[in-house]
Amino acid sequence: MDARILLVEDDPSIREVTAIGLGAAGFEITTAVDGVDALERFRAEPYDLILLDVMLPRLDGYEVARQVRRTSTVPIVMLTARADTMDVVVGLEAGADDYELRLGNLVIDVGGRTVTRDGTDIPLTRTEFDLLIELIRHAGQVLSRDVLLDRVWGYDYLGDSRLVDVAIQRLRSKVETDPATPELIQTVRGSGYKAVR
Amino acid sequence: MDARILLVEDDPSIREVTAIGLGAAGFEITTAVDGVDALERFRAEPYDLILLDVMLPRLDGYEVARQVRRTSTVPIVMLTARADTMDVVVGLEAGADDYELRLGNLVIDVGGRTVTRDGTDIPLTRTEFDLLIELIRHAGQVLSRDVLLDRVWGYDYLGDSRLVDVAIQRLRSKVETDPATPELIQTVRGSGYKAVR
DNA sequence: AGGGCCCGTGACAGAACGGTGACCCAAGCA
DNA sequence: TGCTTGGGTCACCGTTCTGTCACGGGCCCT
Repeated sequence: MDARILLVEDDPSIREVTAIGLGAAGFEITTAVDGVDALERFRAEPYDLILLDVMLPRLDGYEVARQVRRTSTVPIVMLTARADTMDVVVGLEAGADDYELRLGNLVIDVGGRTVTRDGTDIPLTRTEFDLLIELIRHAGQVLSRDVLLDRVWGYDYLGDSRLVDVAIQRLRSKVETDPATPELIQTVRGSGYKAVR
Repeated sequence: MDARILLVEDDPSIREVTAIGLGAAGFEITTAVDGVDALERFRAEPYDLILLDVMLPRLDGYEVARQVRRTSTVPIVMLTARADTMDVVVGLEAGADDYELRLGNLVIDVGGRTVTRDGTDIPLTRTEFDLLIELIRHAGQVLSRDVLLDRVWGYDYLGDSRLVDVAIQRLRSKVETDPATPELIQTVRGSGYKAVR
């Protein structure tokens, strides 16, 4: 289980010493010399940990971290050189809910509970949002009304399962470009609903 | 030559992700969930490095660092919030807590526990300040009333979660330019509150 | 082609939710 | 001791949400 580490450090001597040290300790090290280089390497293949200098040419460490966070929750450790030691390090949050889903031209920020299309916000109520998330999490799969009632409204919910239809309709009216011909959330007659994959 | 690391973080998702990442990177990780827990573990056995969240229940990161410093020169590293909200973060050498957060036109000096707008001081009470920090640490993310009660009031707090609403209102009345139309701290109906990103 | 079932949709009323002012107790302080 | 401040609780109210119903159109099967 070799951990793959991306080391981003512009100072050649620090970079080499650290790389050699970590390499000898059994890690698989890739090095990048500046922020742009780091992003390119990160996009090219996955890493288990990023060691990131704050002061970097072209793109500083904070900006690199910000861009990495758009698509990944990989642990990032920020390194800041100090006069005497290297003991200043800043860990960055890798919040579990800090990610975005996609459905067609919609972007869903799960943690922030927002939905946007082309950058403009589409306000949804809590039920609508939860329903949308449930559909997207199982995109391509048909979810029956009973299953949706279970998962969105709670397992103990007793009521008219037509409620789901109404909720779907309300969701579509906000989310579909043309609610009359839904493209994102499809009805599967006799079975339920599904989000397109 | 495994480095022993004490990771102190109350947020379970951050704690686990970081622990797994660093564990995979070959470090020996011990975790603590709050300040008191951290001091107990530190007194029990030695560590080579302490990763310390600033905002902690029971005893905040600064106080933990201060107490550790009485008996040890172990490197202490402060963990902060998200990459995308972080302005300046400074590691703690010997109690030099001087970093600032930002929210709209507010500047928050975490160490000094002051909030200023355009250079003028906005006095906040302790609860208001802690609440503000917690929201800013997760800017853009919706925090439920329960989570806020956990993190701001302490996880053992049992009480009316409407308390959060009142605290938010009091905070807004001091911090928002127009409290009637909040721009910095938004209500997400049915879910909770969030600070704008 | 006809009938039955399924689903979309508009309307409505009750429920849920959150903002807010008020009250009061406890802690801190002079 | 008496005053001040912070903060937890409560009640009220306007707004928003949402569960239900009824109607009608369309799809499928025979």
